[in-house]
Amino acid sequence: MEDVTVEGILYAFSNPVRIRIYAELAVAECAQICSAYRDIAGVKLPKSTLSQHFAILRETGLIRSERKGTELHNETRCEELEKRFGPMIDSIIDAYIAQNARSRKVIQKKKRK
Amino acid sequence: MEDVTVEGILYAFSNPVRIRIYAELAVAECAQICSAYRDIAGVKLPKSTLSQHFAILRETGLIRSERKGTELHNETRCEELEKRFGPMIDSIIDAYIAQNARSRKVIQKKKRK
DNA sequence: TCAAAAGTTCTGTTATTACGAACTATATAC
DNA sequence: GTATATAGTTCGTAATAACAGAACTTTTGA
Repeated sequence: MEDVTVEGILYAFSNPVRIRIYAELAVAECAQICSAYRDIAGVKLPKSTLSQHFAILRETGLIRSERKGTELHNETRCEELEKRFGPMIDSIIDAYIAQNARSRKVIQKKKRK
Repeated sequence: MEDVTVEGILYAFSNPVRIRIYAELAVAECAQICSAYRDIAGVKLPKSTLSQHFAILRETGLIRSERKGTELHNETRCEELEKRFGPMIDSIIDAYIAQNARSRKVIQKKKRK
């Protein structure tokens, strides 16, 4: 938690899949990759891709993962994060949820001009 | 401002140079690229690189740029942004400033094993 | 011990980033 | 007008990182 940085967190959240995963974890408190493909906001993603997204969230310090049998259970580190970064993460997720309430659109890759 | 997204903003801020520029703009309300090289938190950057960072901040919707003679004057779009995203951006910049108050270290490229 | 399910690592391809060089735009001097 | 200087953008390319299929590892349960 010492070398968790603001920039690192923002980078992790800058990916549509990762912020969605975190937002789901923030509500569900537990989720796993499951099976070969999993649906994240209307997009089926291969487990290798999801594995890497979870790894980035983990390395960034946003989530904690624990092995339960063959599965991996994930949860946010929200208490520590709030202690360290104040209301930042909550306000990000709030804005993200509000945004998706306005426009019900599917995750898509970023495209710049 | 319609197609400004949470992910887009977080992506823009995930770069150490860009979040620093925005944080400076949030205080100074005006800054320009200036001369060939400019010092951003202890790193000299070529103007081409800075130009692109400013362009990303602009395209993301975080800043507004106006030509004043040969110079470009930049300022944050904080009022509109706060209306749209609530306390998100302020809490990010607050956390960023607090982080840099704790550890006085120079901007460095992200390295992930 | 074999098979199945859950994840991770490896690998080639594709897309992004960084920065020097070349280019554009504005202002001031001659 | 032409020249020159300053501010900033675009282009080209080499280094970096992301994506996803294939192969591998780990745990469980028959």
